[in-house]
Amino acid sequence: MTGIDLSENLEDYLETILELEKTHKVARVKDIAEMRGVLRGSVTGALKSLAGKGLINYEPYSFITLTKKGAAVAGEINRRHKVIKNFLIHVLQLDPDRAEDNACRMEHAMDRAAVDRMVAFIDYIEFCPRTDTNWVKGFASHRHGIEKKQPDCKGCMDKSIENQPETKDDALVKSRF
Amino acid sequence: MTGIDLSENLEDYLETILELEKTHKVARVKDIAEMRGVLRGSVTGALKSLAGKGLINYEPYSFITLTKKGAAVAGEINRRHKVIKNFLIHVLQLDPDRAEDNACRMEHAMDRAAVDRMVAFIDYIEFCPRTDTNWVKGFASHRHGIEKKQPDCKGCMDKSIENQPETKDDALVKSRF
DNA sequence: CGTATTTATTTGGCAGCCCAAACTTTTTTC
DNA sequence: GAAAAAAGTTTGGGCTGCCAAATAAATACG
Repeated sequence: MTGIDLSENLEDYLETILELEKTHKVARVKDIAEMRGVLRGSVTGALKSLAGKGLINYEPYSFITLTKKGAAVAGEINRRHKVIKNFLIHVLQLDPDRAEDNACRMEHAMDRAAVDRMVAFIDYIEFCPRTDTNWVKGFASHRHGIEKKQPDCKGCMDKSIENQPETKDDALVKSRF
Repeated sequence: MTGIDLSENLEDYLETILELEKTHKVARVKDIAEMRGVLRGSVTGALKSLAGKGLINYEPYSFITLTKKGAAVAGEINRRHKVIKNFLIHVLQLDPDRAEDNACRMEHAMDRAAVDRMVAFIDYIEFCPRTDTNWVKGFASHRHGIEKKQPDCKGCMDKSIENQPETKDDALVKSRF
């Protein structure tokens, strides 16, 4: 991804450290262990490995922080996570908890090109007047088996065309998601 | 997934065996090893594990086939794979090779609900007249940075409405993807 | 300050998966 | 049908990642 190849595990550790840095300035073994659901002893090994790769600043018994390199990698992983979760929630309309679960695993499986396509796809949905709020709501209805046969597609589209703003401004776009 | 919890690895072995069964009636250690890019010795261990879980028929030096249970599990995994790949190719418009790569990894990361949503989403795109071929092509253009500002959205949509068939028949739907 | 508590590390053991190489069984081929 | 080739298995070793328990360091507090 960023020239460094990390196991899923180490990617998760790095992401956890990033989160802890955000909320606590610094990461501690105890907190990492709790967040990852492992014992402290398991964390120490992972830290040594990450330190060996130059991704974290770590000395025994010290606080843990990301190196510049580590922050770059963690940021990339975190970006994937956020994009995927956003996609699952707003495009596939999964509930947030399930989206989070899936994103946690998918972030290790998808490469940059695939994640970038998710970004582009969301961007296109926001950009194209065809895929406006009516359409988004339509997916929810469709999923629920409502209106198996769309009674008035033309009317639905006509209405969207009428209401179509000259240019979609950001506020509108944001309100859709 | 199907009550059995398999490592990603064993899922992959099972999927490989399913493929070999399709093309060769039967799976052999050598072919499994080649397809998975491992040595033959590594395959034997995996086979013992799968046999222990009742997923394959296996005796030392014998041909390998899926049990009924194994076929069910492999089929489920394979379904995930196909759905995801299809989604990546037709919705996100990734090139087939990259789609295959990503699907191979994503199939272990996504749960049934998420995969089902991909199916529903494709179904909705096929169902809703807004998201017709013009729209699909529009994503390609949008990605390529062409028409950063859509010159005539209304005209584009109007044309789609005019050409909208009374009911999309299956042939039409299939031709879109 | 010094002990008690918390936090972190080390050690040994286990499981999953891999390879390399030796060995065994099966299949070919002459 | 026996020797050669191919296919499959076994053994030993390595790596990652986990736990449990023992140990060490750091922090808190009376």
